[in-house]
Amino acid sequence: MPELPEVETTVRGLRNKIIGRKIKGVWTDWPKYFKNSSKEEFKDCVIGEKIEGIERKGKNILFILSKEKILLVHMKMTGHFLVGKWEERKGVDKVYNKKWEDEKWIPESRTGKMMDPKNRFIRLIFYLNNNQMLALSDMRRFAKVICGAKEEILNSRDLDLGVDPLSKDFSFEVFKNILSNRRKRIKTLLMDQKIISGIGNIYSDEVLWRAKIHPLTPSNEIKEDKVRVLHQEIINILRRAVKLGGTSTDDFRDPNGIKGRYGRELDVYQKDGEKCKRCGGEITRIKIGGRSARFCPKCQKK
DNA sequence: ACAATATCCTGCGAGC
DNA sequence: TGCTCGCAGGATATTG
Repeated sequence: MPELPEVETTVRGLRNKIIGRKIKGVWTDWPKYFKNSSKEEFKDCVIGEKIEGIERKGKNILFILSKEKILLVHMKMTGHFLVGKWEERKGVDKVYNKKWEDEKWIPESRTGKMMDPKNRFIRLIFYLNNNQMLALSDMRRFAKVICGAKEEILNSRDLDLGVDPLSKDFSFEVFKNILSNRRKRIKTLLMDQKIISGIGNIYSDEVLWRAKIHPLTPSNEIKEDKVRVLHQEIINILRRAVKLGGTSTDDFRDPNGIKGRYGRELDVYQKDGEKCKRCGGEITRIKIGGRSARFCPKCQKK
């Protein structure tokens, strides 16, 4: 489930590999990715353009293209990018070895021959010059892929996002104001991209556990000392997770196909039934707005 | 202003 | 063995 650390890991990995490359072709078996355009319109937008930069905005990836265009990708839940040269990556290579113009050709990786089964679900491929390819593996087909003029994309609702928790703007004062001006449940607030951008289910559970805050607490009822701890833990945990290449409890892989290593440092996420490392209480799962929240009822009181 | 629910999808594991 | 069912959750739309 790509959240800020996973998206940041992806962006950093991609920067090293495909900046300066030119998009020569596109293959997909799921044109629904291109929300507001047809496959042909999408191809017209990206083919021939050079990738001049790669940036992260919240959980979105922005490929800055030549001719003042931007390719925006949101990996949603199961998406991850893989980059390879055909010599290095079986399965994907075969596609390149075949004729990539052939839309009907099915990547061999989808037959499960690749080493890592989680890299199996390749639905979209960008063919670059230099014999490289950028592939999107996305089991559940939730990803969003949009190409458009720079101004149009930057001003679109997709990028109407709150403060980035790893930016300088995320000061204690700013955070305190965000919490005190609403009475939304803290767990929901942390995951609201229009308020703070980048935190999802995994890291919201983790930061609340560290700060000993019950996930259902209205944000304006949290005492200042806990707000301070929460603010610091958001920064600490996200930085640490970025450093370790994110969390791969399931699908996520970096552009080399490598798993993130933050999973071994998780304290509550997916630990239902286990003992709390801090107080020995039982980690419990509740539903908040249809989403699972894990916490320790003994040391995370309202 | 806030909360809940359905929707989009598919693999996986549990239970029968 | 093979079926059904619930679960996973990022974001948005809709309804309360």
